[in-house]
This record gives sequence, C-alpha cells and structure tokens, in this order.
Amino acid sequence: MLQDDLKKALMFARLSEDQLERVARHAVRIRLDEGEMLFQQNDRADRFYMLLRGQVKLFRLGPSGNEKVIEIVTPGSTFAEALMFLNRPVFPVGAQALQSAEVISIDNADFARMLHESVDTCFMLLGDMSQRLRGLIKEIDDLSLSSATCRVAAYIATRSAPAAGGFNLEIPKQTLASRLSVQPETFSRIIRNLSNQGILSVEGTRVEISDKERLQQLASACAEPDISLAETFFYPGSLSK
Amino acid sequence: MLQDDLKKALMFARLSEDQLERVARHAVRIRLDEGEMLFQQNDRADRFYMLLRGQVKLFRLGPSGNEKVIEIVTPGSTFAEALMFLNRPVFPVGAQALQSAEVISIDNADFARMLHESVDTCFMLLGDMSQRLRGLIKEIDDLSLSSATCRVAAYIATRSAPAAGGFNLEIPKQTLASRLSVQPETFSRIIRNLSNQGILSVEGTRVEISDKERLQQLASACAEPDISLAETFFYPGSLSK
DNA sequence: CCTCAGCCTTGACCAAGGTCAAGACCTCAG
DNA sequence: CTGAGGTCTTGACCTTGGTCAAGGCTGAGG
Repeated sequence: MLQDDLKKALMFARLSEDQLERVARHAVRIRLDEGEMLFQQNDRADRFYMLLRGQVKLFRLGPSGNEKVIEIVTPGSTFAEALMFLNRPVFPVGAQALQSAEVISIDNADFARMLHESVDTCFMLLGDMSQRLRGLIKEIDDLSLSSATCRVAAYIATRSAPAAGGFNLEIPKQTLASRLSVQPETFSRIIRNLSNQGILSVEGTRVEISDKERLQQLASACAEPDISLAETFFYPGSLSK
Repeated sequence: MLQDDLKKALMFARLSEDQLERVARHAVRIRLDEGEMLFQQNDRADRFYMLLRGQVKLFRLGPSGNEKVIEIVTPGSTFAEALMFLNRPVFPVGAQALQSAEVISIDNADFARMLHESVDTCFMLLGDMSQRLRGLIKEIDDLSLSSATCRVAAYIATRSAPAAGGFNLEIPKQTLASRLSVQPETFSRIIRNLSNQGILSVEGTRVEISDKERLQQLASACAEPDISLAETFFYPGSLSK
C-alpha cells in the first residue's frame, strides 16, 4: 500500500488519512537498477521523491564531467522537495541509484495544493529545510576550514559512533571520496596514514577502529592547523621512535 | 513607522495590515555601530532579523579564531529566520556590522504563531529557504570544483554585470577574500594577475573592467581545469610574446 | 608635518593534495 | 584456468594556494 510506505517519512507523518490518500493518488512507485539515473541535473523538477529502499546519490557535474557527490540518500528520506517552491524549478543535482533501489515520486503541484490545507505540514517542511540549511553551512565550513584528512576522520568517527568496534562502508570508496571532496587517490593515502598510525584498519569494506580517542581528536581538532597535529600525523615514524 | 519598514522585505509583503501590526508589536529597531556584534555564533536564537541600512557580515569561527565569512547581508534582506523552525535554535554564525547599520529584530515565537494564520506567508518563506538552499549548493560546488582564481573572477563578473564599465568594492578586501574562501594575500595576487593580463584594473576600491569577455570566460571556465587555462593565466608572458 | 595603526601588497618558501601512470587485486564470464 | 574490466592502491611529480615576514600606503590625531 502506497500510503503505508509514505508514512515512513517524517514529512508525511502528520497528514490525515484523507490527505495521505490524496498524495498517494498522484504518487508513483519507481524501481531503479544499480546505476540507473532517476533524474538528471537541470531536468525540469516537477516531482519530488522519497527513498524506500537502496541508496541514491545526488551529485553535481562540472562542465568537463568531473562529479561532486553532494549527498547520499538513505531510505526514509525525501529529497528534492525544496525545489517545489521555486518558480521554474530545475534539479540542481542529478540522482543515480548506487544499488538497486525503490523510490516514491510525488507530484509537486498536487502536493503544494494539499499543503495549503495543512499548516502543520508546512511547519514540518520548514523545519526540515532548516536542518538542511544548517547541514550545508556545516559542509561549507568543513570545506573551507578543514583539511581533507580531517573530513575523512570526521566521517569515520561519525559512522563508527553507534557501533562499538567497526563497521562496513556501504558505499564504494570512490563515491565516498567524492562525497568528502577528496580524490580517490588521496582518500586511499589518508586511510593508509591512519592505519600506519594504528588508529584504524581497513580490509576491503570493513573498517575497524583501534584508537577511537585519537580518531575523535583528529576529527575535531582539524580546524586547528596551528597545533602541530599535521606534523605528528604525516610522519608516522615520529611516534614509534 | 515600523510597519512601513517591514514591508520592504519580500517576506512580509503578503501580510495583512493586521498581521503586520502584530509582527511590529514584537519587533524592535536596533542601531549598530561599525564593528558591533549583533549576535554571536552559538547564541540562543529566539529572534530573527531584517537589515534596513548598512552592511552586516555573517561568519563562522574556527576554534583557533580563524573566521570564514558566509554571507554579507544587504539592506532589505532577512536573515536567521530559518532557525525559527528548529527545536533548540542556536545561531550557526555570528553577525557583525561592517558599517553603521540598522536592523529590525523580530520575535520568533510570535512570528511563528502568526504564520499559522497565513499559509501564503508560509509558502513565501518556503520559497525563500529553497533559494538559500540552492545558493549554498552552488557555494559548495564552487568550493570543491573551482579554483580560487575562478571564484574571484566569478564574483567580479557578477558585480560588474549591471554596471557598464566598473564599480566600487563596497567591502574591505580582507572581508571579501574571506567570503570567497581565499587568504587576503592570495586575493591580492589574483587581482594582480588579472591586471597583468589586462583584464581589469583596481585602484583602491575602484574596479575597472577592461576585457569583459575574458573575465566571463574565466568565471565560467573555471570548473574546467583541463583546458590549459591555468597555463595561459599564470604565465602572463605567454600572451604578449 | 610627523607618527602610529590599519590595511594592503609583495616576495620567498612550503605543504597539502591533485594528476598521471602503472600495477595490484577481485570478480565474473567464458 | 584465463582473460577482461572494475576498483583500489602506490609512487613520482607538480600546482595551488597558505604562511611568514617585511615593507608600502593612507588617514587620523597630535
């Protein structure tokens, strides 16, 4: 049932059965194979989406084909809904399935019409967008105030926070690298450095954290290039000696 | 009259007199001297603002005091209103007057209450936030796909678009540099390069564009590091010879 | 007119990380 | 088992732009 799936997203949680039914009427279920595009950057955006299953990456293309992954969507999240309120909406990113995936696609115009009747949902959406704004601001200062090493450390620290010891990278390293705004080669090297430091070890997609504390330090101390962290970090020998 | 000033912002345009009056009741006019802080990063955010006159910069501080300017607010714009919808809102940036300025400060809670009665205004706000989201995404790929030179060129290109010949930098170069995520020294050098190229000339705060076309090229071609633009650019001699 | 304080510019140097090229490793099809 | 096409890793090199230190310029106050 489409309605039941819709309810999984926070955004639709407050809708009445009646409203849900109405949204569902203009919603379509779509299956994507691995690698399949859901939409292209600059396509006209008159629908938005909710991911049910699988993984979808959102990315921007530079003119010469180099891509930067902006986000990796996880099941239960909606995306591209913020465009609904622009005049001539166009997707600022492309969306491609990383694994076989299933999404629900919802008609903007119809949803907006319905939104008029539910101020509560408007507020929901506003809150949602606020958070994204914050996230992006965070992203910007990560980019301009932190080093690549930092970003990688921070990512791993967050990912490993819940699990005790280690975890599996669910994303191809290439893609992850792009998400973190780093070349794949550099990503590889950073991992190697961290390994040499005895902070963690990576075997295929499996990541084991050995020294959580140091990892945390790296993750947070990054914006602090003056403390001679770079030094202790890039010359692994200095430790064992 | 406070109401009249409020109307200058798009965001309040659709409000009824009644609603405006209500907003005005919880709004305060604030004067800022040059250099004065309006709020600090991480302060509790229970009000938002609209700039009437002057300039205000929004910036983030890294732990060691290095700052990154996120935005320079111009009169008529509202800012920090997106925080209103978060649970425990805290300013993600600090705000400081670059020149003597005047702002209106509006109470979040009261505004939100009023918003409940005006779906139209909700939509206004949603649109507004959409645009900011887009802006930030743009910002992110500028940071990760473009070079510093590019960003500077792009900035100047936009600023000079309306005016025919040249224009005045209204912002201290230091600040502008930070806004563009570049060190002041680098900014200076980039300008010099552009001058040597005969693309523009800068005298104090006055910028004159000599070769608009080349400037445009630089601004847009930046994401294209493979075309040997860097080469023609960084070795000025190669042109005259 | 001099001086001090900001800003801006310049130069010399250096490190982070991007680029290019090659090879390792893995998986899958034949 | 073998070969082809991925992805990942490594090494060598080079560019960008950050850092440090030293002037130059300008405007306000004595």
